[in-house]
Order: sequence, then C-alpha cells, then structure tokens
Amino acid sequence: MSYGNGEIIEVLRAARQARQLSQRALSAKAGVPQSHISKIENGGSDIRLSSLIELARALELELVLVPRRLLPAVQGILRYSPAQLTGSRDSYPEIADALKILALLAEGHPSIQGLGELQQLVRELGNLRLSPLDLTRIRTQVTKLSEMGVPADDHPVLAGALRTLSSLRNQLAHAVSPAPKPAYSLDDDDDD
Amino acid sequence: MSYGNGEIIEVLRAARQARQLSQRALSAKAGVPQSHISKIENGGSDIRLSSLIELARALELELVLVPRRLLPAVQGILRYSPAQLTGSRDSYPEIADALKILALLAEGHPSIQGLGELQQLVRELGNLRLSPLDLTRIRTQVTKLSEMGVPADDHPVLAGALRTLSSLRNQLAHAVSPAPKPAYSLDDDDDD
DNA sequence: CGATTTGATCTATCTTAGCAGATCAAGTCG
DNA sequence: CGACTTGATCTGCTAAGATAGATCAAATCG
Repeated sequence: MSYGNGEIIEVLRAARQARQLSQRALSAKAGVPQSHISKIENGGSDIRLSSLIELARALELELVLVPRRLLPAVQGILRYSPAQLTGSRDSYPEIADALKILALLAEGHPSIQGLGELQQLVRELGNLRLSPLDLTRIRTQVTKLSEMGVPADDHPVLAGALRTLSSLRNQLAHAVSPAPKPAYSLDDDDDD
Repeated sequence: MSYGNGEIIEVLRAARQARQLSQRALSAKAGVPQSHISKIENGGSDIRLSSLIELARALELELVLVPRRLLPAVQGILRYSPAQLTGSRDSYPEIADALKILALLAEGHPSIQGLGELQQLVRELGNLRLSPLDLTRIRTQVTKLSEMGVPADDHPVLAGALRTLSSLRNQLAHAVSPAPKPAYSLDDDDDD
C-alpha cells in the first residue's frame, strides 16, 4: 500500500484524535487556523510541505521518505509498536529488549534510583555505534539484573551493572566530543 | 534529528542522482516541468503534498509519517538495509571515502588548520549512528571541498563545510551525554 | 570542433493555499 | 435549560505553487 494525500492526512487526523486534541487545540499548538485544519482534514486542501511538517511536529510525527522496497519493513515497525504513540524502541533489538526488562524492573520497584540510571545509560548507548561485543556485554548485564531477585540500590549486581555500562558508555562517548550549547540553539526538539 | 523541508528535498535529489536521472528525465516520469524540479531542488519552492508524492513515487520512494519515538527504529531500517541507495553496511564507506579526500587535501596544504578540524569532525561523525541523509550531507560537503580549488582557512566552501558538519555532529552528539571525568582519573586522556 | 545535454533562471498566466475571522449546527456539560 | 465546545463552512484577500515554454552558460560527447 502506498501513501497518497488522503492517507497522509488521515494519519494526521488519527494522531490528533489519539492525543485527544481538538482542532482548536492543535491550531494553537501548530499556529495554523482551526478552519484551515478542518479543510485539510477533509481533503479540501493540497497542503504545502512546510505546513505538513508543522502539523506533523505538533503531533510528534516526523515525515520520512522511504524507499518503496523498505516500506513493508517500516510499516512493520509502525504496526507493532505499542499504539505507535508510546513506547520507545531502538534499532538495536538488544537495546530495545534491555529497555523493556529495565522498564519492568523499574515499574515494580520505583524507588530504586539505580534502575532509572540504568535505563538512561542504555538509551544513551543506543545512540552510539555498538560492536557485537558491546551488545553482548549489555545483554549480559541485563540478564544478571533480571535474575537479581529483589533489587536495591546497594545490590552488588545493580552496582556492577551501573559500573560496567557506565564505563562502556564513557569509553564510547570519548570518541565523540561533548556537544557545545550554542547561543542559538539549532535543535528545537520537543519543547512543547 | 528531524526532517525539515530541506532534508526531504535533499533526499529526493539524492535519490534522483542515485538513479542517474536528469531533471528532464524525472520531469518526463513524474509529469512535473524540469524548471519546477530545479526550483524545488534548490529550495525555491514550498511544494504541495501532491507534488511531493508524485516526485517521490517517480523515484520509488514513499512518504510516511512516523511517530517521533519510532524515528530511530525507522532510521535504523533505512540505514542498514542493503536496498538503501548508498548500500549501507556496518562500516560507513562514505566516511572512509571522505577521510581519504580530506587527507589528500590536508597533505597538499598542511598549513590549513580547517582541514585538520574537518578530518576530526568526520572521524567523530563516524562514531555516531548516521542516517542516509546524514551521509548525503557529509558527501555533499566533501564533494564541494574537492572542487574548491586552492583551499584557505577563510575560503567560504571550507567555512561552510566546517559549519555544516559541526552542526550535524553537535545535533547527533546531543543524544550522548559527555563522558564525565571521575575524581579518580584512571586514564588521563590527553585530548589532542 | 559542433552537437547535445544539463541545471538554472526567466516571463507570463492561472489556480489555490493560507490567512483572518465570523458563523453555524450539533453535541456535551453542569 | 443555558453555556460552552467542536468541526464545518463561509467571505475576502494576498502570495505563491504549478505550468508552459524559452533561454542561457557550462559541461559532456562523438
């Protein structure tokens, strides 16, 4: 299935409704008149690319051009992600798996700070290029964590995982200089 | 990183060039005037959604709206699929090529400090996960550099490349926290 | 070298997106 | 029941996308 005007617009509408936003609320967010949003959603307007991007961003969507051959794979990701609006995934399945396990642990023991730190660590690791050995180390630590029993911030397994993954992250991050904060902040990512 | 007008259009241009189509050939395929394609590719037109879809289809691309949280996963697919236009692999041949060209330039003009900075930038970029669009941008800058003529630190092409690649590196590096310096500094990294 | 191709730029014209609001019917809320 | 919200539709206006070509300089080809 390929996406035409109507399909793209329908995704926008569905996303707006999923977020329980009215057209007026989206109008306020995106800076587009409510009447215009109505016209767009009803197919009465062949909107411009910049407007599409604006509305999409207000709905936490990104516009992507996908080679047709890869469309099924991409649709697979969109389809099997929980509600497509929640749930973070990475393209390293190991990272996604690790985050799931850590999420479960953290959910069951919200007071254990180390679990939150671990989640953050693993997320950051997912932004770096990982070797198979790196992935193995991450998986090993997460496996130990899942077999840990009742977690505690001073539990040796948790402390060991923090140390190991922290060290790994630091090693890899050393290859990338810290990003300076320019006076003009170029990336205005999700500041709503 | 999110896709703006310019990024989307750049993907179209890259796809056209990858298929070795001229603007006139694409015009014939998509039914869009060549002059209009030129204007679009040069950012002189905020094209309509229907036009974007038409051009994309002629280039075997599909337009998809992706929840922002799933963008990394989708980009992962685009990055690692062998069907990708650039033929992406585990290592980035584009980075290797770019470093080669920069090394030649730097070798011929050892006094140009900016070339050393560029080499460092490209190396660091190679440590981050890059999308096809990222690679396109890097290649574009390096191509301009190789056609620059006699380089100078204040040459606009060199300055532009530094700006563009620096900005790209900073955007990507934001996803990775800086590696902290522990009180017990085991490895006193002398950052050159 | 002439012929051809390419991307960019131009003119003129038509169509419509986008905007600012107003207003309406229908539904919901307290 | 009145007040309020919502999505749809309307008017009028401006600016720009899209089109049809023409034309140019630069590059490429045979």
